[in-house]
Amino acid sequence: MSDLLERLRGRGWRLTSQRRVVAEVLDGEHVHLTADEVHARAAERLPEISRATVYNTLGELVTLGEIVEVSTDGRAKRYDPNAHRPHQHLICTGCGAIRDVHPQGNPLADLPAEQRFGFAVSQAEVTYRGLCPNCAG
Amino acid sequence: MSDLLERLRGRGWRLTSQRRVVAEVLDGEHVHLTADEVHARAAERLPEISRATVYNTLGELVTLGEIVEVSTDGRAKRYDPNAHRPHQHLICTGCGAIRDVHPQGNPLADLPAEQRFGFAVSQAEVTYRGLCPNCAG
DNA sequence: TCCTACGATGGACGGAATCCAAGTCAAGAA
DNA sequence: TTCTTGACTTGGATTCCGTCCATCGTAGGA
Repeated sequence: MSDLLERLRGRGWRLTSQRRVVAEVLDGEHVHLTADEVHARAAERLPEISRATVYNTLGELVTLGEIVEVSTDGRAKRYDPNAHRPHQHLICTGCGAIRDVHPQGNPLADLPAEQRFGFAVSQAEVTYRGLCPNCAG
Repeated sequence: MSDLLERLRGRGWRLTSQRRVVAEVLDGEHVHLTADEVHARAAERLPEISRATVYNTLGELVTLGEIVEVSTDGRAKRYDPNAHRPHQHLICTGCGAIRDVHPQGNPLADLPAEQRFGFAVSQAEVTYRGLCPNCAG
C-alpha cells in the first residue's frame, strides 16, 4: 500500500475501493488532472464510480493537504498531487500545459509592510506564463 | 468623453450605447467587478442591455489590453480596469476582498533559465492571500 | 455475524459563460 | 439628408463545471 493510503488510514479514513482508486490515480500520475480526468482514469479500474464521489474525495484530499487545487484559467480546476514540496506553476499560453517550477527567492518577502494594508498575509502564489517549445515552433 | 472611449474609437470600434455604458462602468469604478456586477451597473443606465453584450464587450476589452481578467477562486471571473499599471493582487481568504498591490522586485527574474524548460516566459502573476483586518477581528 | 454510521450513487440542480439565429443600428457612401 | 450594409445586440438555449440530496450500500467495530 502506498504512503498516501497509509497516511489516510492514519487519519481515520474509511478505506473504500473508490477512495483507494482515486488516491492511486493521483499518486501514480505526476501531472495536473481535472476532476473529470481523474474520474475517467478511476473509472478504468472501477467502472461504477460516480463523479460525485470523485469530487468528494478530491475535496477531502485538499482539506487534508495531500493535494493542491490549481485554478489556472477560468476553466476546470486541476489537482496537483505534489503538495508536500512547495512550488509554483509555469503554464503554456498556447496549449495549457502545466509544469511545476521552483523559483529562487521568497515572493512573500517582496511585499513590504505598507503594501499589506493590515492583512495577515500567509501565502504567495506565483503563476508564470509563456509559450512552451512545442507551441513556439 | 473619457480617454478609454477615445482609445476604443481609435481602434475602429463602432461606438454603441451598450459599449459606451460598459466602458464607463469600468472606467468609473476602480474595484474588481464580476461580469454580473458590470451588467447590473450598466443596466442602471441602459435597462435593456443583455448579458451576452456585457460578456462580449468585456472579452473585447481584455483582448485590447484595456482591462485584465482576474480568476481568483473557482467562482466568477473579475475584471480589473487598472491594466496600464503593472500590479499584483492581495486577496482576503475570508471575504474575498481584492486589493491591488505593488511588490518589490521582479518575479520573472526569480525563475532561473534551467527552470524554464524551454518556455518563452513572458509573464509572472503573483497572488497574495491572507486575512483582511475585518475578517481577522 | 450483525449493526450502523459513514460513504457512494446518480439524477436534479445551480451558477457562469458561450452560442446562435434573428433583429437592430452606427457610420460611411451617395 | 437618406440609404445601405455589415457589425452589433438580443435573449433564450446550451454547455461546462461543480454541488446537493435522498436513497442505497458497506467498512469495520462490537
